[in-house]
Amino acid sequence: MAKDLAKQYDPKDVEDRTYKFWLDGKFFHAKCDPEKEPYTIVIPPPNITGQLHMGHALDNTLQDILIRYRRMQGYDTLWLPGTDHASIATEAKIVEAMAKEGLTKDDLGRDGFLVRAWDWKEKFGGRIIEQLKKLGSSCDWDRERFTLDEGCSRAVREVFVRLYEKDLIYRGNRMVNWCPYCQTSISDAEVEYSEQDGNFWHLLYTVKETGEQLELATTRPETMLGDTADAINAEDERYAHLHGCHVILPLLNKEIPIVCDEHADMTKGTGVVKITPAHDPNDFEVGRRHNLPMVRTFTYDGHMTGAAEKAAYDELVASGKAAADEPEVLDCGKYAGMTTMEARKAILEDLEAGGYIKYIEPLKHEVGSCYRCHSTIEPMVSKQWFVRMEPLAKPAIEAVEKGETVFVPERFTKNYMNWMRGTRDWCISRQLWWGHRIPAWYCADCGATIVSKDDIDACPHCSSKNIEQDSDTLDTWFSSALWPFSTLGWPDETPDLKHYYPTSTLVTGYDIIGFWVSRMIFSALEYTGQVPFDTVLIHGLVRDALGRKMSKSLGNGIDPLEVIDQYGADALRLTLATGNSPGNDMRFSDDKVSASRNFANKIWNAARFILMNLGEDEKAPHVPEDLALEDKWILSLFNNITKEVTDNLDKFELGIALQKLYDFIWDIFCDWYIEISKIRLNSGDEKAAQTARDMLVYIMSNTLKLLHPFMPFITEEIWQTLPHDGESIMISEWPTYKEEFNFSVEEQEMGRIMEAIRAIRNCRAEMNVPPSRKAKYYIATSYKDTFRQAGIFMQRLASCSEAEIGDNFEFDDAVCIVTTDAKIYIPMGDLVDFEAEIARLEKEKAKELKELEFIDKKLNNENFVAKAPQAVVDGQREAAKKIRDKIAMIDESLAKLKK
RNA sequence: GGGAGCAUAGCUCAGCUGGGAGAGCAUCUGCCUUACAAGCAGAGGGUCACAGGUUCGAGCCCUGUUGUUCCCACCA
Repeated sequence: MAKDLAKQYDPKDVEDRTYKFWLDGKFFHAKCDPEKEPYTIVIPPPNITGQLHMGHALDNTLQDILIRYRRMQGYDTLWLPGTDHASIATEAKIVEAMAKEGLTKDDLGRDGFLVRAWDWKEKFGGRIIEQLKKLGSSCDWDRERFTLDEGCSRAVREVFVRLYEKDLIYRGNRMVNWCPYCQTSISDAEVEYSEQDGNFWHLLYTVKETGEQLELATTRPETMLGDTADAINAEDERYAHLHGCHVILPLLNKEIPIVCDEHADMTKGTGVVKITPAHDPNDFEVGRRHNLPMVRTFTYDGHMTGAAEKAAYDELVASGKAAADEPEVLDCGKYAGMTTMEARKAILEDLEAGGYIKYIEPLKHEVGSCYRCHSTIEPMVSKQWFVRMEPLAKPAIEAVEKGETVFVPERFTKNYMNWMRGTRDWCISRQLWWGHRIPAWYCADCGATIVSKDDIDACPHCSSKNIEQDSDTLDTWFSSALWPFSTLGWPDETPDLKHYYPTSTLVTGYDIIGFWVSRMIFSALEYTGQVPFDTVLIHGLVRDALGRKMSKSLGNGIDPLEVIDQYGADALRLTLATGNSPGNDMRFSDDKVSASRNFANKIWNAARFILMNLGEDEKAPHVPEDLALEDKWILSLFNNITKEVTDNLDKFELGIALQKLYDFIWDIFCDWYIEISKIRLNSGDEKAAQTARDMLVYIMSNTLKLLHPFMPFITEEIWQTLPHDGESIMISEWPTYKEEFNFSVEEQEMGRIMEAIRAIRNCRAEMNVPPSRKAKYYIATSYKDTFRQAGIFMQRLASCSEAEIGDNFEFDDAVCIVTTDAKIYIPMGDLVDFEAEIARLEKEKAKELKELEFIDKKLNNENFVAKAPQAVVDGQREAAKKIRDKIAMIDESLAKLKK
């Protein structure tokens, strides 16, 4: 920053240069100093497929504010960055890119595919990191991690093996959410439900024993080929005579039993429900309770099973390797090979033709879809790995109940608890290639399953070399769940882990509590015996100006990088950090960023003004001797702001802290203090001018420190240009409250002066007197010293040509401006006529009377006087007295004007 | 079906443990006052969704109602 500054702040000229300066200075690097108290944040790792979006910008702005704040406070801060391999999302993108070249996964094979995947990672993994740097993120880039790197992978295997050995991981044929497009299972948390129009088909099945027509309803008729029972409620008298009977399944002409099960709800529909254990989560449970066969009729890519699938199943059974819970497979005959939707249509036609459809009832219902590709999810029985949740959830619930980890805002605790309490076993295997391959091997000879941390090449039981590793990979969240400690070196007791773990604050959006936060908490408790962080700061979504979610399909996303390009990173950060409270969604608009940019410019110009006035050899910021009234006043206000901002930051009230700084800088420092300082700067009194310069530098430079976590670039740039001690503002000392800067008397005095100046400005504006028309003011007051000072200020701030101070003045024709502590007369000839002045005073009086009436009402209320705190009552009495005095003064003036 | 959030100035939102409402933007008026017109000085604009309750006192606490958004849940 040269001393000859441009009138407008240009972030482009500053940001990249400043960021490089920080990197070169290694200011972001955590020293792991055991003498100092640590403060740690691990970044929510963005996907390597990702582009920085507004959500990231918000998330990382908040983290950077916290980290920079604590760093300045002297903590040994570590902000650990990294990226997530994002198995399903990345794999989908790579497959998509391959498709453009006419390639499929099978063309490349697993190894070939992984080569491509790592190329992808190399190419795009760094992109989002570069974008985070543009934001100003002060991460320790020397410690950057990746969920699939060696250390994280080792942690994943360690955890898998430990859980398996404790029987907290098991493998089995269970109901999972199956995405036919991604061709993989996904967890419950990855299913999104949305309401869709559908039908309720009421079907008629014939009861074998009685010949009657049993009515039941279904929303998914295509599953009927896999029905292995119908259920009724044992209590249901309508069907008491059917216990033990059978129905003939239409189309297949297959006899299936009627079972009694609590799942059949008498109050719903006809009280009869068809049971398809292989393709419906409820029916799966019913099937287990009644030992019903499971018949699979869908292929894993969303078609009806046929001869080939049936043959594969038969072969498996013949080989004796079929698991006990292996579902049967049906050759769907004429329906084989159809998609499930085609099959629905064909089956309905056939049912209709056979007279099995009683009627069709339109219905809205919730349909699950894949959160990545939005295909409709088919519930399927499938052989997968699961984590047993109940034993893990319990300590995780208790830890949060005990407050070992707290959510900010607090209400999200409930969200977390709901998720933890309701969770079912977690399906962790994915039929994907990009990810941590499951460390389980199957021996073809003895049939053993071996789970091992290290790769094996022979079966430890029978020494057979005929073994094969499970081809599946783990859910991406399995590795993310370990992120707070795997990144610090766990399972090794590294110095980093010892010093920085448990981490301090996790910053993330509420949409990810179930996916990630909860899983980190139970994982950390299980493996490290400690909660992973003591505070979870939750933020909301960034929406567009109309309140809509930003999304690719809507095309309403705003690119943070474009905003940075246009307005600067500080303006973007300010916009994201201000005007909203934790956990609430916010709207993003150009207007807001431009207001933020204006604030940056305001600071810039304040700095420009100060620099203009500085000499060649100014000393580093310090509080000079011989403080004037205004110096003590600004020092006192700055002192208060320091305390408040610090308190707010400690309570994660970032928006409030920022608002206070904004007001202080703009309304107090710029609009009052700088204006007043011009008096001394131009006075010719060199000693007074030097005091003013010292104060300007001191307040500016310390205010910049308070603002630095929010607006790192501009604060660094200006701080460096002003006289300063130290290398960088980002490692300078955070200001603290100082008792000796508490000047409450001067604050009061300035209050009197400011009230008078505002009243004069107000009056002149109301009467349309241009500022250029200066006038002599006569000030009657009992605070003569104060108003002698005020008179000097008024010459600059209130178009005063000259001020005379006295106890009393007699004017027949003067405007009289009444404040709490003074009457200011301005000879009328200079300004207005009688009528206008009388009207103005009457209006003023009416206002005061209304105010007085309200206060008196309170004071006349015995209960108020008796029960309200003494301080409140005294305050009201004081206020009433001031108003009475003021009214008396107004009356006096009115009397003179009217006589 | 369960849970949560939101409802405050024309718009977007703040408002901490209750002591009669604030900001930014927009509008209107007057100013190029030698840091800043991306600025300065003023002004207007609000039965704080509705109805009850607790309290000396409620935007804030309690109950209910309405509207709205989101999360969770197996509704066949």
